[in-house]
Amino acid sequence: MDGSFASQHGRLIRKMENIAVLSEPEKAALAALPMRLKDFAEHTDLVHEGDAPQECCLILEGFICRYKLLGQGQRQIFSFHLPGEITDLQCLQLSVMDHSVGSLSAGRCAYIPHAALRDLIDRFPGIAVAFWRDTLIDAAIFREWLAGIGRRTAHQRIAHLICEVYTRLRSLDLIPDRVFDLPVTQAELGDALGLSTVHVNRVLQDLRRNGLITSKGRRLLIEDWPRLQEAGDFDPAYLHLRAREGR
Amino acid sequence: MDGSFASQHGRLIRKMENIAVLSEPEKAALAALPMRLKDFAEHTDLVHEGDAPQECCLILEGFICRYKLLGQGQRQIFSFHLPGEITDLQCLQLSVMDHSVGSLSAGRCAYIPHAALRDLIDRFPGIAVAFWRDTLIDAAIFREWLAGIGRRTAHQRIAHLICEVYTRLRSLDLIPDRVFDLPVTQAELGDALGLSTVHVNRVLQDLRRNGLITSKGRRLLIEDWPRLQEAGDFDPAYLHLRAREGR
DNA sequence: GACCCAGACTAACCCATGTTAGGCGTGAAT
DNA sequence: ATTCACGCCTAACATGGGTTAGTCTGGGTC
Repeated sequence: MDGSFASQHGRLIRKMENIAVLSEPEKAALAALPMRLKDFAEHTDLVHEGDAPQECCLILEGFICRYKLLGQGQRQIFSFHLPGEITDLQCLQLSVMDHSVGSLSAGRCAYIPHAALRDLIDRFPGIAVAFWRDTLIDAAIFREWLAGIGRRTAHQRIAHLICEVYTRLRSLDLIPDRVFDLPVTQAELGDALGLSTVHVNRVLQDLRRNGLITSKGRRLLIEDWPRLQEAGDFDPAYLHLRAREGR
Repeated sequence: MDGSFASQHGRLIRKMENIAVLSEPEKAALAALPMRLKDFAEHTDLVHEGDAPQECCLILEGFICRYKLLGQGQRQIFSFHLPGEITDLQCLQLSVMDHSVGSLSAGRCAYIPHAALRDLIDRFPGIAVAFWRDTLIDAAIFREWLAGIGRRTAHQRIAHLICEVYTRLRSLDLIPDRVFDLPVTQAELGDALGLSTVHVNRVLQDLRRNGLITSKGRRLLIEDWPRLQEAGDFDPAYLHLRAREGR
């Protein structure tokens, strides 16, 4: 991994390069963004439903989710977010948050003032397009989850989610081959997949029993990637990753 | 209803005014967009998964959905679209469609060349922002559906969907108070809500029995809007409609 | 080293929803 | 008129996954 990508701006640039081709001035402008760093503990809200934040939240370390609490106290998790991603770009254009952003693990984020981002997209239309693209990919992921929760079995959903997180982590150069940490409890997996904790547990054990994955604690090892993809009906097209040379 | 809004460009402008405040030059530019009109029959695909279209599709009349077919032949419908809406703005930035767009009823649409739209958003940043906003609202609706399919009961889901479509039709001035046509079979409702046709039928009958709605054919009459909202756990905040004066 | 707690895991039971299979009514096509 | 197709509706039965109510384990803390 290139050392420069370990910096806070580097992570962002690495992520943006998955989405669009960046010119040198564009990279320089991204690298010059003002950032207010903040560490967060696990299970903390970074943005609340109903807020109208004046900053966007870039993740540097840790595992984040977007979620909403429903009328009867149930929770639905909409997406997981990884280092390098901005969780709430949307509030540049939709001022009031219709959902919350919370941490699953401890970590660190950088708050970037809306004013700085607006200035950036005014000066660099290419970056505006990349941001728009990023929110469109978010939407594509929502659609895929919708298809999963609506029409896939619990086994397919869980296998699919593992495939997705693994693929995205790989695309950000954050993990080595086949092994990664999924700092998420089984209850949280259930909230993401529309399942009960008990059933998540049952299914995970099935996947292990069938030799698709192994796990110790939160460390997950993919034993059989082709069969896991097949079990999850996983096709990464919806992630719209730019094909990268030399992989 | 203002007569000019019945024209193809009028419908689009009416929709855009739900999303953003438009200046007169912006309205004029929208009104000057080139459009290729096309009538479509019911249950026809307007855009196919895997295509890389060179035009966007504006609906003028009829009821449209976005959907995807999954591995085992099941279908998931992601959203319904109403006259005035552009179904595939996203393909301006994500060239390959990761899902299909199909008609539920017969109707008419207008194809607008990407080149014309790109030129428009280059010249009018306000329109670019409005388009971005529109796709963000799409995403908000996906999230709400995700919450519904993941965590709400069949009764809540169906009531919620009726509330949503009704609210959106009203916001576009397309229907009078309390009555509207929902040109969707029960099987299609099931595909949208992650339910079987049989169960959709059961639940609809419950809603009628409990006096929340009545229906003759596809015409739906809302008998008790407050109770229907409550039954569907419906809060329209996620639609991000601009509050409009004089309603 | 005793205590606590969160989270993984288990077991028994149950229900919301799915599946299968068919009937009925209406409108379009022949 | 007859047929066909499609969509609404019903009934009987099956099951995936939910609910409840735990036990067990390992890591942190006093």
